[in-house]
Amino acid sequence: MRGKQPTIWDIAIKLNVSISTVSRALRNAPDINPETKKAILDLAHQLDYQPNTVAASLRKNKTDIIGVMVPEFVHAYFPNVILGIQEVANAAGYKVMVMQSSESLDIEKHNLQAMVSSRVDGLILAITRETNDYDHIVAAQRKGLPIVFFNRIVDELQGSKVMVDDYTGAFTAVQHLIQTGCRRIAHLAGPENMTIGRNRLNGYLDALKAHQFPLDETLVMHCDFVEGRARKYTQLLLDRPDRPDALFAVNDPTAIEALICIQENGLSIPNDIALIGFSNAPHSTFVTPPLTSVVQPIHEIGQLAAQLLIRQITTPQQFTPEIRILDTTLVIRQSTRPLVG
Amino acid sequence: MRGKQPTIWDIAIKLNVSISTVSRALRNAPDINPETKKAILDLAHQLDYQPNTVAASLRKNKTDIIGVMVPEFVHAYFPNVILGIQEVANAAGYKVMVMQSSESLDIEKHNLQAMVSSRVDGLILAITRETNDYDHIVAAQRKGLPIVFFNRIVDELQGSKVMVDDYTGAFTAVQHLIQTGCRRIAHLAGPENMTIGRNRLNGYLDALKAHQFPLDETLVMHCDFVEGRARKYTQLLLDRPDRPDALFAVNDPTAIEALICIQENGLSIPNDIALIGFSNAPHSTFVTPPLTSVVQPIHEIGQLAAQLLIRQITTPQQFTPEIRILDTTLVIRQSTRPLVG
DNA sequence: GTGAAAGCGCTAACAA
DNA sequence: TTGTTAGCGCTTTCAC
Repeated sequence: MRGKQPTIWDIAIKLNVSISTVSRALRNAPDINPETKKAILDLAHQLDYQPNTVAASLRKNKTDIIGVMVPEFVHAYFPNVILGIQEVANAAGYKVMVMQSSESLDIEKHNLQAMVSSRVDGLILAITRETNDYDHIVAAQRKGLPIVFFNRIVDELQGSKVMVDDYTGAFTAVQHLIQTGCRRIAHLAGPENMTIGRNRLNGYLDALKAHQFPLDETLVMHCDFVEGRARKYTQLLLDRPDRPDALFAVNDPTAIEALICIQENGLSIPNDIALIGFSNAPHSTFVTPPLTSVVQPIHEIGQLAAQLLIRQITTPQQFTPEIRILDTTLVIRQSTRPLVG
Repeated sequence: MRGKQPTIWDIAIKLNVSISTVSRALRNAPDINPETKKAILDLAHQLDYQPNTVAASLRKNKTDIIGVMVPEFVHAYFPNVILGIQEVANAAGYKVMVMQSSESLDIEKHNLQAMVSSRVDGLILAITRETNDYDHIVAAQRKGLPIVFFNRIVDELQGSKVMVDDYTGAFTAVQHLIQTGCRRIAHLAGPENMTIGRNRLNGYLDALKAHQFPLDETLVMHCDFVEGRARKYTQLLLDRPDRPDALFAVNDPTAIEALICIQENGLSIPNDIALIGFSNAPHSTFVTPPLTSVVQPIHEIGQLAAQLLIRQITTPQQFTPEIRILDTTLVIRQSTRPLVG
């Protein structure tokens, strides 16, 4: 920002006090004469003085900025998490710096460096679907950067993690499909190196097993969050002679691709094919038919992640990584068949 | 971030050179011995040295951060604009700091102060629907903060602005409704203090006039981007004995609220009521029926705003405010009736 | 209750 | 080609 802005020095000169006095007044430190303080605050206001946080950050070795990096924020999930983060962060006096990696490992690395260089006090991170090498993240952590992970979680990384009970959510969803009469249930799956993908897959598999369904591995399609893949794979499934009668999708964007594909094939949801998503992006309510989905407390994920991070920032000595697992609920809408009986 | 990180001083000591030499090497300044440079870069890499941009910012009086403040980013429009901003900004070596005002003037003021205090080099801003007092913005501009406005634009503010041709977009949309046989066309309007609301309203009015339709002011409902209001007002319209046979909505979220309301009333789109939105949020494609909408080049809006801002930051002396108006296109889907003939 | 002074890590004259 | 030095604006001891 060009143009000189007033500094504590300007205020000090005009009031014939020292800069330390001005600083004290501005930070409302205890030891200061109320009158001096008032005069300083008045002048500061009159000059429209805004403290230079860059200078303060340098001096204090603390920026009061929380970094957030997500793979994308075009779908509703991540923006909503960020909303929760901002609430808690702002209330605690932190600013939030948001970056997106666009599902690219290179951009993720680059952004992470930028975050470190900017000396953010901590980072809330959901890695990209490409990230299978974690050196850059471990390096940042070794430098003392506190990181809280969410959504895209891998076992290899240490640190606090906020997740939802993917396994149970998936299990319940698939069980619901079974209970509503579906007999060939396919899974549009996520990446298997992430717990989110693995746990949802396991929930799917175990629900089938629990109901003595035969395991058909060709019904598991790894869409891996890649845009367009769900549509292609759904088509493959529909073209099979032994077409499935239900799809359980790893998340709502995946489910919606499947939905479009199914309808383009002239098939009816849920009669020909039932469909369940995972995530509760708000628009799952107004696709037609409205999507049955495993709902997660998105907002709360953000709040909790911010709380864990701030705790780690402020009291690093007593920090131990925390894994928090939030509950999901199955919200039944019209993309699945009615329960009989 | 806790824990000491290596500084140029550490490198200088180890290599027995001065800190300015190290600084030169790191910034690859011209006047430096290639061997010295190599040694420095090697050591820097080995130590995983990350420059402290806080210190550099303080010294250079430039943060290389572009601030972005939007009213919300839960709907797809703003995230997509931000995507365009980030592309251009990152390519030019800027980081992007995103904040949202949550449609609250107080938060907007607070965030703006935070941006100023953080000494962002410039700001890309869409104000809240509540913002009808611009002192805080003018004050920031007077301090020398370059601001580019988009989407939520008011005449009272000076500065570069990126907008779309709202008037023509609206005119074309309403004309299309007329040409497809609609006779009573209502408008779910935006705030009238914003050009976006006013121009779309004017396009609507002039299209009616151009086709010799009588003006019925009670068909203009000011939804003003307030969540839930479109739904309520649509219901009011539907309850009228002289129910409209078409709705032109100021944007897609508004249109989608109307769509839900219409369907809840058991009416069919487009036969009973035709519907046009404005914006092309991606989900307008997969509501049922897919929404006819005035499409704007969202991505380009962000890119252009970033370009204008960066130009203003880098060459302030030759800056004059630029108003850029981008074209829209009417994308016809199934929420309007087919053209006859 | 107030002031003097050091220094956070870096850049950029200026000098050598 | 390299080093010395001042200083960006602030916080924070330490002394008075």
